[in-house]
Amino acid sequence: MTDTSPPPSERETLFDDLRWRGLIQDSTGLDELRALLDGPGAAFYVGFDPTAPSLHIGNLMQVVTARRLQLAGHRPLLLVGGATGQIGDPKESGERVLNPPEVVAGWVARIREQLAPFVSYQGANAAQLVNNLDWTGEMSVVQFLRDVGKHFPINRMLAREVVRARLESGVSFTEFSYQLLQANDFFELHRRYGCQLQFGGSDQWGNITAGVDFVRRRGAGPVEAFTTPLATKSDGTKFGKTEGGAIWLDSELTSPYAFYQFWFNADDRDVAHYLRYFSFRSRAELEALEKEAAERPAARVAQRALAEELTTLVHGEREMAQVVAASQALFGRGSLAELSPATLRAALTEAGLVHLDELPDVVGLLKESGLVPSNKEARRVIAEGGAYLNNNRVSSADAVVTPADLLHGRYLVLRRGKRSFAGVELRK
RNA sequence: GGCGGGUUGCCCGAGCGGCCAAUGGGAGCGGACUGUAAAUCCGUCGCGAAAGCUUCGAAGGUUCGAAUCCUUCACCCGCCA
Repeated sequence: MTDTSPPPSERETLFDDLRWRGLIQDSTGLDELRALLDGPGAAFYVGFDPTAPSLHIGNLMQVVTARRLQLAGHRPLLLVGGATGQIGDPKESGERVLNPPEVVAGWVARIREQLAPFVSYQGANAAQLVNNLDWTGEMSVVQFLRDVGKHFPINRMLAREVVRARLESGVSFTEFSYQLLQANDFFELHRRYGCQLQFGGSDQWGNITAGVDFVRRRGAGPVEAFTTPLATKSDGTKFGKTEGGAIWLDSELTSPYAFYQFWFNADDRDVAHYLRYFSFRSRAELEALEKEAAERPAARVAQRALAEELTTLVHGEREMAQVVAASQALFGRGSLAELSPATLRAALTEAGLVHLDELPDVVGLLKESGLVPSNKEARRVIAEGGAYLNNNRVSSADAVVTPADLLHGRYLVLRRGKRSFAGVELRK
């Protein structure tokens, strides 16, 4: 990415920084936004609907942006949608299945916990975690229809892109009404906490502007809003998805090792964008990194910086160090046998270690380790020459594994293809 | 309410009584090349070691034999009221 604008001044404003990073896609007006962002601390909000037990990296851009605004002096109101999460934002593919309220409540609790470390609760711009169930749950139908519904012209709601797409296939009143709830959230946050700004992913623009309008119609405001772009991949596939599915922030769902590897494997063409979106490094540092990456892509400095910074941010310094060590151990040029038992064990634990009481054959090992879903797949991978035991290619499905193959008397390193590792530890 | 068309493997989409586990494309996976990249090329791609088993919206039926024919049901899409 080339930028012909003059070099950054000593102190770049938040607005300019966000723009340089490419984080502002839509806005209620750049001048108004600049005034707000570069002015004294303002309360702002960003919402997360509990549709799963964890946030994923699709949400990370929002989380990181909230942190960015707080570091610049603004006050974050991080909203977890205990109410909206029970309704469901209409999506083009079709009507959602409602999740039971207890399940949503459980997810709310987990996501609150997950969001907590990304912002600070100290000082004048201390962050606050809020839940829209607090003001939506108790509202009566009559009150909702009078105070909220009255301000929404159906014709405009119907004109919305997702709604239009769903008009043929059908959309329930429940999902159709989602927008009113989110709009009301903005109003309530404005009223209760003086919230002046909302941002979200670009797919939320419709809901966000509905909120801006609603606040105005209720005689409050003015309030501003902007959206961040959707992170994309140059090869056209969906950002944030891997063979195993989404990349979650919860270490139980996506191991820190897998999280690190995801970023480390970012396409050369994308890594500069990702750094701008997600990194807290200064513009000067990022530009230096981009330059280096462009000159010597094979060194992967940008990918490494990105992976290390984000793994530290999400999983902490200790995990990051372990994950990096594990990656070096597994991908390093040295022999696996030279690794100390502790290093090997730690590396395999990061990559995914299973414990077995008996030594199965190669096919069984691949399957037990989780590298392949079925015996048949294991055989296929072996036949294709993509299976490795202790970094040596497995020649055939009949290859015999003996106790002599065990590293330090108990470990086996399995690999599928170029970069999928797993470990097996034999219990004595 | 009437008439017509549709529902196929992760997605798109051929097949229209046996040669169909089902053409083709995409995604995925493996290999070569590389840099744990991209692009490209090659291979692979329901489950099972195999015999075989389970798939073509659902349930029945016809037939030696059905994704392909018949009946009912569900959903979708057109046209007419």
